[in-house]
Amino acid sequence: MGLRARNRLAAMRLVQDTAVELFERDGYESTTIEAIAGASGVSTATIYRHFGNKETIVLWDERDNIINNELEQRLGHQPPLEAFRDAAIAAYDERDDHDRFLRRLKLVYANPSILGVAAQNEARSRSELAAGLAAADGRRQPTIDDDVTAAIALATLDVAFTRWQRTDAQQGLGRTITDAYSAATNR
Amino acid sequence: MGLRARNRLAAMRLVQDTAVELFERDGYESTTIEAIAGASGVSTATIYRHFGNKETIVLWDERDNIINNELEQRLGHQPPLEAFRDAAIAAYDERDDHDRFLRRLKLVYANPSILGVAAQNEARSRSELAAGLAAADGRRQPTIDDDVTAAIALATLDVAFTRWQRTDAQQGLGRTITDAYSAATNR
DNA sequence: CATCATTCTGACATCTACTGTCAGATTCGA
DNA sequence: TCGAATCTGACAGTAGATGTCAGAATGATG
Repeated sequence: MGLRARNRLAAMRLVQDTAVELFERDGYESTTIEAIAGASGVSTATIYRHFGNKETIVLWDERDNIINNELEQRLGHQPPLEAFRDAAIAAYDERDDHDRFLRRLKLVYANPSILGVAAQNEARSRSELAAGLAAADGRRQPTIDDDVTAAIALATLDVAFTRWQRTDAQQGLGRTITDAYSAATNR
Repeated sequence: MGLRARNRLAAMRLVQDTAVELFERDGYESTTIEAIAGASGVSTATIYRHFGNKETIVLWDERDNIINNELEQRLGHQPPLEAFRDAAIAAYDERDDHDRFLRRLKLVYANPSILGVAAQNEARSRSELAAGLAAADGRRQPTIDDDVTAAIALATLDVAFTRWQRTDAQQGLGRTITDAYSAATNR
């Protein structure tokens, strides 16, 4: 990774941290991009170039690609829901910044517009996951079964995040995820 | 229902119809509220008073409360997923304007910002449904099981809508919903 | 039928998220 | 070390969304 890419990453981390601070203090809607730019010493144009929109400042996560990697290794060998559960635990429970992750999650679920963008991302993930499930079984197009499985896998993870965030992480994230998928499987 | 309420409803129908027409012809992002206001003979301020935001012009549905009524009658007597499936069929399959519903659904799934607002609504519905499931079993707070069940019920309906809309309603909506819930139950 | 309080509507002003452009600076490969 | 590619900041412009205010339509009351 060259100097340019590292500078970019450092700037994005800085902008995200200051933005989260401001959002928590003054509210999401009341905090303008200009305020974030001023507080972090980066121009508004650059913020838009890095994140694309205001919501993604909160949603952006350097570890986002990890769950896909974890999933690929498991998809052939485990039932889909178990594979997804274990991939999620590997990707989210084993991170070293649970505090920051929790603060960002709280912002997501407290602000409809952020939740909306998160849902757009989830819709993309869902069709990709359905395509992956189909491919793992040698099908070209996802069946309605693939679509439903993918939808359940993601909706269950969302329930885990919602509850973990609402209870201020009293229970471990891995445990919460496990419980949610148990509930999804036992029916 | 007084004259005032009927005028309001008629105006909302007119705005929605002209908006859908313009969105299909010129694209959602390219069509301004001002253009909709001009084409329907209603001021932009009034459009915002009626719908709140641009996305809701597409999402607004006079029948939206019906599924809740249908659900209430079933929740005690059937397993949750079956109750929700039958309520959804009653609310959506037995409507008389499938063409208009299809055109609106296509707009929803083709435009991320509309999908985002739809997801915000779905998040609200999900916590209400979870609360309803808990109440039906005499619990104050939804358990993680209630949350997961509610999430699966709504995610499955979303899969049905997605597929029905993508295949241009080749299969009946009721049939598509039934298939989706079969896939959700058989696992 | 007339009157009056309530509600609705349109016009206007304003704020801010977001996009596009352009010149200058920084980085990277040859 | 030089030139090409990329990144950054400043600026201008568009459009969605909110709030205000005066006037008009509505519907209940006497």
